[in-house]
Parts: sequence; structure tokens; C-alpha cells
Amino acid sequence: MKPFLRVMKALSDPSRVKIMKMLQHRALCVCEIQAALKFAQSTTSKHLQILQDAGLITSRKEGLWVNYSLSDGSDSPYAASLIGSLRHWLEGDPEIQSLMAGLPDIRRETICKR
Amino acid sequence: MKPFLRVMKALSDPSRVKIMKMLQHRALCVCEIQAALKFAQSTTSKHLQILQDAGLITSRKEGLWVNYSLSDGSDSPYAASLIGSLRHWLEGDPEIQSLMAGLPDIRRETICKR
DNA sequence: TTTATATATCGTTATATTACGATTTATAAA
DNA sequence: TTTATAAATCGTAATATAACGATATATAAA
Repeated sequence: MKPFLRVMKALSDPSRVKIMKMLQHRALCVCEIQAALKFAQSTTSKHLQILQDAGLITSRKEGLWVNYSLSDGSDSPYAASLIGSLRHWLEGDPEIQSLMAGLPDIRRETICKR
Repeated sequence: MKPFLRVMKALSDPSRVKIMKMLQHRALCVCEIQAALKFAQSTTSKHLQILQDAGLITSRKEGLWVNYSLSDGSDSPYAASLIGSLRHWLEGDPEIQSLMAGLPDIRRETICKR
């Protein structure tokens, strides 16, 4: 039951759903997600951890950056199913749409280097 | 986004998942669910309200009893999808299996009338 | 080495959730 | 009517979650 609940809990938070929808378009590093959601760095990192523990996303360290991307779902059938459903779900949501509209302007080269 | 989150939150609690799995077998009244989960009556009623608000279950008053059953999913595409997935998900879960094993002994005629 | 940058982790506070008992409401039986 | 039963709602206490800033860790550059 735990793995199932982890997936459901992970997707019960609007910020984490937004992260999933952004990663649907491309892999992002923590500071890019932080910039897009206007969150503190620690908050962003925590959300990513929760999504990763649920098997919904994976991370790959590349130099100083950690790139997060959607999981292939091989860790969890629940994650696999929800990742698939989320591809079409919420596409019409205004909050998601405006977030996606701003996504092209979020680039680590300009956003990071605090 | 709210309707989606309501479904995810509703299914983020083990007790509510158990209720969904029980209703998969047959419609149940509040006191039957209460007996199966060993919860207070108010707690049981609250969980059912949350599932209903998410569009996952429906209720039908019949005399003193209120019978709860799985929704047909027409209220919410998210609910519809999860109701379908839950049909096969968690079938092997030991906690769910023992709950289901006891389900035939839960009958309102013997359980209720406090 | 030292310094800077990106991320993770820790500690704390504010808020949300879950559980309970007590009360209220609605229906059926006496 | 009065009484009893099933369920819903209310108020409250315990626990979980989400946010933040501060600190720690890891890598790259100077």
C-alpha cells in the first residue's frame, strides 16, 4: 500500500503537479524549477525529493546541476500510470497554461548564478 | 486543478483506499464500513464525505441507512480513471486481502443496532 | 588550496489533516 | 407523540505537511 500512497500523496500538492507538468516539456534543474514556482531553494528541493521517492521523477547529476526529468515509470506501476495520465490531464488548466507560457524564458544560464 | 487534487488527496489516505476496495465488492452503509475499519462513526462519515466530494463514491439514502457505492465516474474524469485502476491495483496487498477476507462477515443486520 | 555555485539537509513555525466524543438531524418503530 | 437508530456535523486534540532561513555538502573555477 505504501508505494501507492506515496504516489497519491506526491500528486496531492499543486506545486508538485506543476513540476510534473513542466518536466513533461523538458528536464529542469532545481534552480529553474525554483524560479518558475517562485519558491525558496529548500522548498523546491523538498518537493523534488517527494516526487522522486514516489518514482515519478528521476535525477541525474551533471556538474553542479542536478537535472530532474519524468521517470520512465519502471519503479512503480502507479507512477507509470499517473505519469501517462498527467500527459493529457490539466492541459486546459489556466494556472498550468500560464506556467507553461513562461517556461521558455526559464533558462539556467540566466536564472542561476545567484 | 482543484478537482484533480481532490481525487488525489482522497486516495492519499489508507483508510479511504480500503473503503474504495471494499466498495468494489459491494455497496455498504456507514456502520458496516465503521465496523470493518474499527473507526468511530464520525470518522467513518468524514472519510466517506471526502471520497464523495472527490466524485469517487456516491450515496443513496434507504430508510435509516445510507448506502455508499463506487461512482460511475461521470462527475470527474480523474475519479473515473482512478476507480478503474484501483480495480486491479492493490489486489495483492496483504492488508487489503485480510480486510476482504472479513468482509462477508460484515452485515448490517448483525453489526448495526447499537 | 581558496572561493563560488547548485543542491541537500536541518530546525522551526504555520497550516492542514485525522481522529475522537458530543451533539444534531432524519427516519422508523412503539 | 415518544423512543430508538443511522448518519452528519461540530469542537477539539494529536499528528502530518509545507514553507522558510540557516547550514552542510559537492563540484567547478580561480
